[in-house]
Amino acid sequence: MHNPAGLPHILTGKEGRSMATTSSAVTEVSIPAAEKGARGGSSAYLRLREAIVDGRFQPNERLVEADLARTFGAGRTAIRAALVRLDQEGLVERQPNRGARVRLVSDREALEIEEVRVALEQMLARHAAARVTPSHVRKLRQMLEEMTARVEAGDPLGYSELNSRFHEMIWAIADQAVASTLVANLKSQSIRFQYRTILQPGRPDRSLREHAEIVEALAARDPDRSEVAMREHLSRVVETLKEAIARHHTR
Amino acid sequence: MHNPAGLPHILTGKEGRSMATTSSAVTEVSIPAAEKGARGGSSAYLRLREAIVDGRFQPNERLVEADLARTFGAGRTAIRAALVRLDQEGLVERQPNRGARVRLVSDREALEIEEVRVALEQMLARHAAARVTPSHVRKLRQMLEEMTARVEAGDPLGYSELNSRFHEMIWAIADQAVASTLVANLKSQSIRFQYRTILQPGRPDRSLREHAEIVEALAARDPDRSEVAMREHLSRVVETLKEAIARHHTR
DNA sequence: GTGCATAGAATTGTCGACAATCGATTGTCC
DNA sequence: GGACAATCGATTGTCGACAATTCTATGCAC
Repeated sequence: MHNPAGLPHILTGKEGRSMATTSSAVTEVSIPAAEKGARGGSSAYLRLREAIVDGRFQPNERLVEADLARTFGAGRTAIRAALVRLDQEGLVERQPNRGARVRLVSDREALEIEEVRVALEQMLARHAAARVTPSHVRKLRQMLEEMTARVEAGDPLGYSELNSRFHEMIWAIADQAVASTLVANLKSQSIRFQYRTILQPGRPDRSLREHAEIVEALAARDPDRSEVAMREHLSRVVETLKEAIARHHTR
Repeated sequence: MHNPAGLPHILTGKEGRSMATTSSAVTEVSIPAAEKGARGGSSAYLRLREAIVDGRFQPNERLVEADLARTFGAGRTAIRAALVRLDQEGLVERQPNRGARVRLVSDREALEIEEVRVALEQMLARHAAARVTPSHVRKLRQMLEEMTARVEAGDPLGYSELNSRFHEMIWAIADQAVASTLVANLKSQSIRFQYRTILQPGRPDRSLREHAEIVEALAARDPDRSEVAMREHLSRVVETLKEAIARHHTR
């Protein structure tokens, strides 16, 4: 998971809130490869977070503090703080005196999250249209080509990854830290549902066309058109997700 | 999970993620002077949060753990956990080894927050239009009358409070927990800027008309119209805030 | 007076120990 | 056998103590 051409990578949690100035924040998320010996400050939080988001812990799996401390080579204090943070972030559920679990987001909540994402990315697209530069457009077109290549190569996972990058690029252009942080956090919560939309037959082709329209709209620096393009794209994602969930539920 | 005919109250996600009341008419200022016996559970977090949101701690004010522990009659452990939570929530800024401060949201960030709020409330209005009942409409109209009364009585603070209730009511109707939680959190972050928009001359009258149009649109169960009405209302709030900030900056 | 190093105070970070609580298992009575 | 109470092990919550770090102020040379 590297960063191809200095692409902005939106951070999660508090670091992303660093309201710097105008420039697109290119905050590095490099996971500190600290090992057992190194007291990695908040790295217990980062590593635990990554483990959850990557699915190395199952939803609803109990997170016993002592075990985690041993696993990550950290003290129970650090683990405890990490769990509090993750609870506030929505990735973990803590019940008093009963420990913490990986939070299971329900189908309903996944849909709600996606709807919020629509609203936020709509807004971000609008702002991006007002700030986009020719250099940005070039980069976006380039990404579009790569995505096409992935689809043609029958590589849905690679496509999905580029898809994320594409949207993150737009967030960066919009230069709205608050919205970007929120949408990034939401995404990490619902990451478990992502594959369901990508793997629908015919979806990648359609998705590509929608992305192309978004780029066109941005290139024209047209806020309304960009907003509409983004809304239509993501609304279709929501619809696809709805269908996938319905199918999954009545199988 | 939603609140049938009653007043929309605090939207509670989970007891872990619950948010304190935004600003009740009468805020509990009394800090019960430390009865050691009565451990208030997670109330250290709630009370500290309320203290910050209510402005009993100034922005950028240092939050020394030992002091807070004495003030709230809690142990340092509880305070520490509360600070971690509030940091993740965006109300507090913690720097390693350097303690915690009340986070100061810049003018720029306040605007960004408000823009996100526009996007989210737009979406919430749309969903509310699809779920609103006659009972809801009655309640909304009633609130509108009360708000009119407050404006005519020249009571901007009371109007502001009802204003919040009005929007919360719509959130409740929309029945979108994720969006509601987010917008509520954002609001508590930017609460310090709220008065700036309310106190603009002529603003209350205009605001009232905009609210009326929102109610009409909802009563008609028209999603598009409701969304537009909400967007126009909040966009104007953003504009007002922009002007207020500009004026404040060049005074 | 200014710059710089240093000592001391204040504060945060971390650990270990213990109390409090919960869940499950066992034991008892009918 | 099943409902219910007592018990035990596992886990979380909290406290106090101490180490680590930062901040403040003092002393000193120039």
